[in-house]
Amino acid sequence: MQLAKYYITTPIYYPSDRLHIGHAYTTVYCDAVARWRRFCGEDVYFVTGSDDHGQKVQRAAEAKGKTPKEYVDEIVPTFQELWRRLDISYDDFIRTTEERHAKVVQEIFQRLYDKGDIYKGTYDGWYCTPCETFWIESKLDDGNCPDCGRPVEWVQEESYFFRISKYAPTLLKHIEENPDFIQPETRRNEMVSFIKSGLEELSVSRTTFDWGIPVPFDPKHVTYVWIDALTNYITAAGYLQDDEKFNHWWPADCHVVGKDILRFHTIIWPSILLAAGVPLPKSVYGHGWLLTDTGKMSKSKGNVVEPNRLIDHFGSDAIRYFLLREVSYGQDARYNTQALVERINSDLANDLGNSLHRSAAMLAKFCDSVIPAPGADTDLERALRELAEQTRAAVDSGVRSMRLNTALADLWRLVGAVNKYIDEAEPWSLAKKEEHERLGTVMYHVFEALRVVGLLVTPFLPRIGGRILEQLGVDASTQTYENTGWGGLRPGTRVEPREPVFPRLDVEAVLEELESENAALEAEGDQTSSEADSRGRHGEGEALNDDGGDSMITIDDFAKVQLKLAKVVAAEKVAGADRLLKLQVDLGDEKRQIVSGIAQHYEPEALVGKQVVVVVNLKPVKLRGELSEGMLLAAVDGEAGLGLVTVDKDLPLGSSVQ
RNA sequence: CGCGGGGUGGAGCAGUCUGGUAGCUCGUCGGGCUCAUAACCCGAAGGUUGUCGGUUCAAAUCCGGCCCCCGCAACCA
Repeated sequence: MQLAKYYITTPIYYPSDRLHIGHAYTTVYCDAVARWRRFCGEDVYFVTGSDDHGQKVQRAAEAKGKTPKEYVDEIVPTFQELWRRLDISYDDFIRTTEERHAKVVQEIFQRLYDKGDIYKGTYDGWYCTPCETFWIESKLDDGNCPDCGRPVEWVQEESYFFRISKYAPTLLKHIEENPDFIQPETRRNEMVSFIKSGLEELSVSRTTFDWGIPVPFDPKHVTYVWIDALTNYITAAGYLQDDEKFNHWWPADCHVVGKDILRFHTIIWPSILLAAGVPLPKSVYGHGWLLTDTGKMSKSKGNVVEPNRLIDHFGSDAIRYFLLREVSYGQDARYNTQALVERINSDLANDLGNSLHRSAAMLAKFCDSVIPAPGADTDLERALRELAEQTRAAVDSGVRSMRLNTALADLWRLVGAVNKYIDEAEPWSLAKKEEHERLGTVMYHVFEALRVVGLLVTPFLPRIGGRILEQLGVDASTQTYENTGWGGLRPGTRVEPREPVFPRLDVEAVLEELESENAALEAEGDQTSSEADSRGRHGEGEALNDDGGDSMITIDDFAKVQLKLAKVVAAEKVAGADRLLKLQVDLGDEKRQIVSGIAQHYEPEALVGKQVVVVVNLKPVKLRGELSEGMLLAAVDGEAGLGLVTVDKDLPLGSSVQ
């Protein structure tokens, strides 16, 4: 029998920046779809990768005194490490620096040139040299770069252009005839109107940098991102390398992308393929974004959410669940840590984890941990069974229509139904009354429903799902969609009680811990980087810490931090926080409140009267509801503890520290 | 008039295409249960669906005006 094949891709990510929770969302999303399709017995090819070339990478490498190749060879493994931690089951990881890819890029470029679809011209525009960015006129801020405020200059550069406008009519027709080509529908409309407004010919080469794939017939040019990066999708499928492989996988079934790069994937990419005579992908899905409480994540806002820290705290399944559950089809979603913790507490700990935990406890007490044989059904059993059947279909349909959040919502209805069934059937009463047959029926149904839940949840949450199935004795060979039909559980199976599959978290404690960490990271960022605001936050030092070469600051940078001598006049613990102390400090001419994460190192009374060094021009923040207008300096060591910075002589309060 | 998305009980969202007295999750309050991770189950309170007007027997839903928020504008998922 011919298996259905399914080729799904993430974008290839750019190594000049750290990956944030949004990249993690795209990748987790694809992973869940890929795992689900495999679960259904389909032949799946799931590809992600990295976009290694380009000026920003070249520039970043130079700043560190490395070659671009050395630089990307250090960064890309951090991508792979993140995906490993998130249990991303990709089949191939493609890098644009690989030999197999250069061949494809050059072939496509040559072919388009030979057809006359690529021609030499001049590229010009307003350019900000420090930022290395072209800006369109309307975006300029009074003639200056909107990012850095410095003046831009008009530059011209020889460039090859792709006649993209030639393919607009064909592309429009394709979009019209294939309603699923661009999803969701609102995005399709947006793309259609963009095409109709007229496409400018596309610059596809650069001479201002050389970190890229040379244009085959004009080596002073390198190919620019479009042909270089987008073609990864056919390279990974075996184009020009293995015809059999390529014919099997291509066209791709779905390119999953963020809405910001949907245009490149639905207009530029298909046009290149049309010109090259390669079939178009079947669909492109543009998902929404994760926004923080302060809006879109961006380096300049300093609100980038770093996935590694979240995994450290909550584990990969929790992050996967939150991402997949919170983001609606095609819509943006909001990220904040409190919502994350509440969501995983409620759904993973209270509903899912607890249903198994309580059931296993009852089975041990009432049935010696052995699944009994079911007796006669009642309406309760029939309703549970019917819901289970509906749920497997609903989850499948949700995944196939790219609505993973509703798929999970549907699945959790079944989890809720198990808890409700237990309450209504009251196995503890049946045990007390020694109604063994009825008890057997109830316990069987509970565990059969949990088996179905465990199977269905595994593609989304491989770790938790795996532990559930292991506890239920469901071996790997039966972990298929087919086996989610009712009745697969064999009476006689032993199910022992175990640790809950997901612990309930203390919301307050977790948030407090994260806040303290943030404060520490901010302090560290302020001290070690002249551009702390523009840098992504990073969690663990290890491989992610690349603040090597460019971390020297000038005296002017240092002068931005205003330090003054102060005396602690009062100190008390912050209610509900283990680590925070609320201090009143005297700066000579003013008094301030400072909240500091030192409660585990100092008793409040021991601090009163102490002279301390305070950062006075730090932006005030609220920590656990208390305003903090500054920060104390302290020496910190993870093991040895923490010591406040003080002075060895009595000087007037408010003296500048420099 | 650049393009697009959004404004629905305290919070986050669904419902709008195919009009028919508003639904889900969390939170709050009350009750139940005792197998369980202070969990689970039941019930209740709470909304004139941004605003003004129109169509209609009937509008969150269709039409028009206005206000507010957000994103995009050629390499930020």
